[in-house]
Amino acid sequence: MKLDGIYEGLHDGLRRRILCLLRNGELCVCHFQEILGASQVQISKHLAYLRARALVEVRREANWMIYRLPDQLAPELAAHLACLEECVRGDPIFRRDLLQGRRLRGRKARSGPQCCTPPISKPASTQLARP
Amino acid sequence: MKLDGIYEGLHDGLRRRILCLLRNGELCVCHFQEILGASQVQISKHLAYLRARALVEVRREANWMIYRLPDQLAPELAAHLACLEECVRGDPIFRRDLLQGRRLRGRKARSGPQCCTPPISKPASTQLARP
DNA sequence: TAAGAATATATCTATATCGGTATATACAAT
DNA sequence: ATTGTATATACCGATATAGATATATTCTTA
Repeated sequence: MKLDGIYEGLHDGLRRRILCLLRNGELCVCHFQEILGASQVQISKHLAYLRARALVEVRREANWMIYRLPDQLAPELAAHLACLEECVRGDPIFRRDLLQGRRLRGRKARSGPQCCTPPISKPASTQLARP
Repeated sequence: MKLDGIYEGLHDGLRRRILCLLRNGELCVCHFQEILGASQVQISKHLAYLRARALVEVRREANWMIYRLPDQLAPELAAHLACLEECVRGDPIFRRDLLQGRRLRGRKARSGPQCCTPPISKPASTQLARP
């Protein structure tokens, strides 16, 4: 594995949070949106960036794209992810990310094939009626 | 210490070679030029980049600027440098760098206050006489 | 087949980075 | 004071990156 790709991947804070989250298990794009509070495009592009460097892998599950760390985790990548996690262990942001990740994974496991809960953005009440 | 700065520093191959070299002891700019085979400006700018992020420190010795890792090495930086070295242990480029670094440090120790040997670029023979 | 949901990509803009050339700075030696 | 040596900085152009908006793709469901 190329070191360049690893450091390029780790060069951005959002991507570091994504990779740390993935260390605890796979997640889909909407999960990342919810946990990281970032836009769909932003998440999708960072994931594409990581994919292009073989730092993550994907599979499709119905409408959802489920991301995970590579099945054959290169030792260099494993080492750097471990190092990163070691360094952010005390960081409240990363701690919160992990908690939320655990929560969402649990929720998905319970709700069956449904991946994401009804969109958090909308109040789930009414369509906004416009003249 | 900011993780951003660390990953910015490690984002470039030359800078990685510089940092690995410094793990074995201090070096001056001309040494880096000789070992890495890069231009003065290139080296100087990469070192400025590392300095701006507190990844290296400098002291002046006559005409020479001697670079070293920070006296108080932040644990995050130490961890990442160890991780990097672990990953490049087998890389012939890095191996050669370390050997050359050791050689140049020895040469300096022997030659006293003189830092660098007479410029390798010039044949040390004649000035080129031009009409 | 049409509509909707989840995700990806295209395009644009602003900014950072990298390397090069030219020039400035700081010190040493004469 | 002048010259030389080692290093740093200014400026320029090419390329990469990050975010935003708009649009395309892919699958599901009615």
